[in-house]
Amino acid sequence: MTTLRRVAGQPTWLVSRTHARAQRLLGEAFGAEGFRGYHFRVLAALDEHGPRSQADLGRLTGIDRSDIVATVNDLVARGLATREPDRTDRRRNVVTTTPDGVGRLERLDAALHGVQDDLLAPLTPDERATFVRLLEKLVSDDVPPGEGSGGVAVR
Amino acid sequence: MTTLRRVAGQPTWLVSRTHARAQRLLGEAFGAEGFRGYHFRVLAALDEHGPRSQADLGRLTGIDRSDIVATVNDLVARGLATREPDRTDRRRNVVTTTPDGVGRLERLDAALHGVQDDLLAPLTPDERATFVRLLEKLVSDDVPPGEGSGGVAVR
DNA sequence: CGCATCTCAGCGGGACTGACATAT
DNA sequence: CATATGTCAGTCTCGCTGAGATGC
Repeated sequence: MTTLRRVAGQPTWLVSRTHARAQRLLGEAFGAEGFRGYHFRVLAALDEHGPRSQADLGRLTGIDRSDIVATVNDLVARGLATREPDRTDRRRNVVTTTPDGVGRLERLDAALHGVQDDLLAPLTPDERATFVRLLEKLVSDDVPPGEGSGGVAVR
Repeated sequence: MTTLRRVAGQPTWLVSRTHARAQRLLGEAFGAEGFRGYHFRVLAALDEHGPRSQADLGRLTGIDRSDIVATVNDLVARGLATREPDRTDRRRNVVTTTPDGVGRLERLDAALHGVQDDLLAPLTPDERATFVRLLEKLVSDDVPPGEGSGGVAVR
């Protein structure tokens, strides 16, 4: 689509465009039900790791603490999660999924799989696997802004 | 960094994180001089294709027409480009780079190359080439929202 | 004390929409 | 007439900053 040699071969640009495409597809799949990536990520984290504090959810999902607040607000408002004070550490809120939340996650999960297929449609199965592997290599190296090289390791 | 199996293997998620990382690096490299990706893309398009209408620039860069307006405003305000009415088609503005614009592009280009190296640092040279190839395959399939499957082909 | 957690307000980049005036 | 262009105003997701209140 683009013939900008100065730009076309640049990973930053290509990643941006791919990201935009993924977002468009996700928007179509999730947006219809009024959900965003943040909702999915938090629900997925709760599903995998069980009830967690908001700070933990931030670390697990890569979402900033301040954005977790709004996301959990949404989930609670829709009856997909509950937020309760932690008795053992009164700074914390423990977030838990409701059965509705689990059900919704499964539906979003299915929608997401459709999006993946659309996104990776131009690639062969082998290429898809390679693509994911390379991305994982890039991302695993990613250190969240605040945490220097201390290695907080997400527990 | 993340152990969300439901999320970690998902290309959409991985692309998002990679994009965020690229944006952070780009922000450090460009932001210091007060530039954004849009500025670079438009300057690069002008450098490669010569003076163009704003609509052409939008097609060449993948930037929406309405955002081209603001971007060109910035470039003109900084003396990096000029905007003149097209005599042969009075709907159009012809955007041209100034010598300053060319110089600035070269500096941004150098900064960008540094960013690429940082971004792809975890990959071997072979992997980098593969990564770029796969991304290009994904992106070349990308059809801008408005244009259906008509194949407008950017001329 | 230092540190972690939660919350709120706000910012910025990038992509996009809808509408409008104008010109082809 | 339909279409293309430029412009303006506004929305949305995502990532992030800064500050404050509370609790460890």
